[in-house]
Amino acid sequence: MRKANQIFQGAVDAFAEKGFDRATMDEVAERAGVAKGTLYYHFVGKEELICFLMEEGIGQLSSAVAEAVAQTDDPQGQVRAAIGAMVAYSNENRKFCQLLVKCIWSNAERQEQFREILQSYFDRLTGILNHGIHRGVFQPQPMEWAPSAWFGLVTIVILRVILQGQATDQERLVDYLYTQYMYGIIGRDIKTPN
Amino acid sequence: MRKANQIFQGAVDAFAEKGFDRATMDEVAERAGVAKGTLYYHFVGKEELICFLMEEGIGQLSSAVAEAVAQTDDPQGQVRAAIGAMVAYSNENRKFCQLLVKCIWSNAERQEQFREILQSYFDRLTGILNHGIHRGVFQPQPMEWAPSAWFGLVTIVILRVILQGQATDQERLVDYLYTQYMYGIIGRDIKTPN
Amino acid sequence: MRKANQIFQGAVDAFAEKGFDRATMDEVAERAGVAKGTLYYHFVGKEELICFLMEEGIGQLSSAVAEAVAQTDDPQGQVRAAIGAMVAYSNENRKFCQLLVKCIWSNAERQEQFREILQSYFDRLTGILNHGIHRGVFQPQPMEWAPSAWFGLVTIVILRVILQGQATDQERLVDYLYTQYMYGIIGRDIKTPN
Amino acid sequence: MRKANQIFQGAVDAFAEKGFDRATMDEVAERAGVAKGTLYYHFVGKEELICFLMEEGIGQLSSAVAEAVAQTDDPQGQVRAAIGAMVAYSNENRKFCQLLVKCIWSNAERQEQFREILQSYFDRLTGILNHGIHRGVFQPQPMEWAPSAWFGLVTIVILRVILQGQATDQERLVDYLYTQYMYGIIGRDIKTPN
DNA sequence: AATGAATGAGTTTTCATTCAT
DNA sequence: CATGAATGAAAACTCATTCAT
Repeated sequence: MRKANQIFQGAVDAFAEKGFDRATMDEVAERAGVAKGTLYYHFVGKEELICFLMEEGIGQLSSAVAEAVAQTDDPQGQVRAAIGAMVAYSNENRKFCQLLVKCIWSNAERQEQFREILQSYFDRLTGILNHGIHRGVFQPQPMEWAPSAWFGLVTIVILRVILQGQATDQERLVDYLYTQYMYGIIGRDIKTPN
Repeated sequence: MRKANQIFQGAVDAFAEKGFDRATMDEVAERAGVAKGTLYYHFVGKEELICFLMEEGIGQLSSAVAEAVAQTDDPQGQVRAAIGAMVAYSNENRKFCQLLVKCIWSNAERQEQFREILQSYFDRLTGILNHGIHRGVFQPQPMEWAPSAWFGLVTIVILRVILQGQATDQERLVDYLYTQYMYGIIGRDIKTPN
Repeated sequence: MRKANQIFQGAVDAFAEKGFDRATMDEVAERAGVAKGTLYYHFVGKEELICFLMEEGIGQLSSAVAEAVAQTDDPQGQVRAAIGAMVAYSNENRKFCQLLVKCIWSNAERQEQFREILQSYFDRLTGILNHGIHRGVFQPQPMEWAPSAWFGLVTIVILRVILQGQATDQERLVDYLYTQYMYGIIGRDIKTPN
Repeated sequence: MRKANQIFQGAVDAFAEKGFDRATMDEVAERAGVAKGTLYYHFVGKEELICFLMEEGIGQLSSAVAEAVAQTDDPQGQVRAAIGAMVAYSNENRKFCQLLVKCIWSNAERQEQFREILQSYFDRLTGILNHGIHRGVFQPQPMEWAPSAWFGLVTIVILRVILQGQATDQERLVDYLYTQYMYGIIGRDIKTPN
C-alpha cells in the first residue's frame, strides 16, 4: 500500500507537469521513488494509471463538493459552498488540477472512460442547480449545458491562477467566481448587496 | 500553396481527433493527401506545425470577434456579438475548436508560445469588458481573471456540444451563453426582459 | 514433496501449451497452485526446471520402452512393443509429448544438455535395431541416422494426432506406425499378411 | 527491395540459430545490416516476420518438390525425386531447415497460421501417395497420418545431419531415406534389389 | 517541389529472479 | 518451508526527422 501511494503521487506529479503523453513511465517511477517494474506490478499500464488517477481525483473533488453543499439548504449558499470547495480542493491539489484539465479532453479513446467519471461530478452540479430552480431562486436553465458552463467557468479560471503560480487570495477568488456565476458581469456585487 | 493548405487541413484533422502527441506525422500526411517528406518541405517540424495552426486559428477567431464587436458601441450588444461570433466560428471550425482545447494546456514548454498567441485574444476580450465597465454598464471586475472566466464558460460549453455531435440550435446556444455570462444563473431571462 | 510435484505438473502444463520461452514463471506458479517464490525454493531457475522435466519425461519414456521390449526376444515383436509403448506413453502424457517436441530443438545452448538425455533414449532404440540386424531380420542400416528416423516418424505422427485433439484408436495407430516403419509404404499390410 | 531481402536473410539466420523467441529484433537487424526501424518499415512486427519467412520457405520447398516430381510418372520415381528435392533444398538452405523444425510447433497461437501454410505442403505429399496407391504400387494408407509420417521421417533425420554439422554424402542420405520410407527396415536394400 | 525509404533515439512493457517476512 | 512485493535488465515497438532521388 505504501508503494502504491507513492506511485499515485509520482504519477500526478509527472502527468501534471509534462502531460500524460510526454511524461514517461521512467519519470513517474523516479518521482515516485520506486523501480519501473513496481509501476507495472501495481498498475496494468500507463493507460490504467491515468484512469485510476482521474477516478480518484474527481471522486475526491466530488466528495468535497458534496460535503460542503450538505451544510446548508439555501440554494445560493450551496453554490457558494460548492465553489468554495472547488477552489479549496484545487488549491490543495494544484498538481491534480492541472492534470485534470490537461487530460480530460486529451484523447478520443480515453474520452469514454473519463466522461463516465466526469458525468457523476456533473450530475452533482446539476442536482444543486435543480434544487435552486425548484425553489424558484435560480432561473430555469438548459440543463444539458448548465453544468459544463459552471465547470468551465470555475476550472479555467482556477487553472489560470495555478499556472501563473501566483499566491492567490482564496477568499477573493471564491467571491469573484461566485458573483460572476450567480449574477453575471452585470449583476450586483455580492459583497455589497444593496 | 495548394499543398501547404492541404497540410493545414490534414493537421487540424489529425491533431483534433488524436491530440497533438498521439497524432503522428504519418497520419497528418495521410489526411493531407501528401507524402510525409512534403510536410517537412513546408514546415520545419511537428512543433512548428501546431504553433502555426494555433496562431492561424486563434487569429481567425480573434478577427471574427473583432469584426462582430465593431458593429455596435453598446457594451451589452458587443458581448452578445462576441459570443455570437465565437459560437459561429466554432460551428464552422469544429475540428479547430477541439484542437484548441486539447492543445492549449498540453505542454509546459509550448505553453510560452501559445500563451502569447492566446494573450492577444484575451486582450481583445478584456477590451470589450473595459469598455462596458467604463460606460458603467458592467460591474468592475478583477481583470486578471475576467477573460479566463469568459473564455472558459463559452469554450467548455461549446466543446461539450461539439463532442456530443448533436446538431445544435445556434441561436438558442448564444442566448444561453449570453444570458448566463451577463446575468448569471439568478438574473432575468434576457429573452423576456422586464 | 507435495509442492515439488505440483510444480512439476504445472510446469509441464505451462511449457507444453505456450512453449518454454513464452510460458512465464507466473503461469507455471499459477497452474501449479503455488506462489512464485516457491518455484525458486524447489528449483534453481527456469532453465533447471525444463531440464528436470525433460530428463524425467524422457527417462520415463525410455523406461516404458525398455520394459515393453524386455517381454520378447523376437526383433519384430520388440519393435512393435516399443512403438506400442511410445504411443501408450504419449497418450497418457499428452502434455509432456507436446513439450518434448516443442523444446527439444528450441535452443542451441540447451541443446547440449538435452542431447545427452535424448542420446540415452536413442541408444536404446539403436540397441533394438542392432539386435534385429544381428539376427538377420532387419536390413543393415546407417546407424547414425536410424534412430532419428524412427524417432521422427513416430513422434511427428503422434504429435499431429495430439494437436488435432482427436480421440484416436491407439491400436490402429500402433499398427500403422509399425507397418510403416517395418515395411514402408510398399510393404505388405501387417494386418492381412498374405 | 534490396533491404527487404537483407532482412529476410538476417531473420532466417537469427531465428535459426537462437530460435524465434530468443532471437531479438536487434540481432535480426544487425545480421541483416539494417537499422532496427527498417525492420518495422518493411514488416509489421516480429510475428509477421516469422510468418513471412515460413510461408516463403515452405513455398520454395514445396515448389522444389513439385518440380522434381513432375519429371516422372512412376510412383516410386516420384517419391525418390521428392525426397531428393527435400534433401537438396535442406542442404542449400540449412538455416531455414533448422528454423522450420524449431518454429513449426513452437507456439499455439501461431500454430493456426503455420498449419495452413504447412497444409499445402502436406497436400502435395498426399497427392504423390494417392497417385501411387491408385496405381496399385503403394499400399492403401491412413491418409490422415501418412504425410506426417513422411515429413517426420525425412525432416528429423535431415535436421540431425545439419545439427551435427557433418559434411554428408547427399546421395547416400537420399538412398537411405528412400529405402527406409519405401520398404521399411525389413525391406530389400534398394541399392541391391533382388 | 515532392517523395518515401531508412534511421535510431526514446518509450512502453515483460519477466526471471531476489529477499524480507 | 512458503510467500509475494519489488526489482531492473532486456525486449518489442514507435515515430519525428533526414536525405537521396
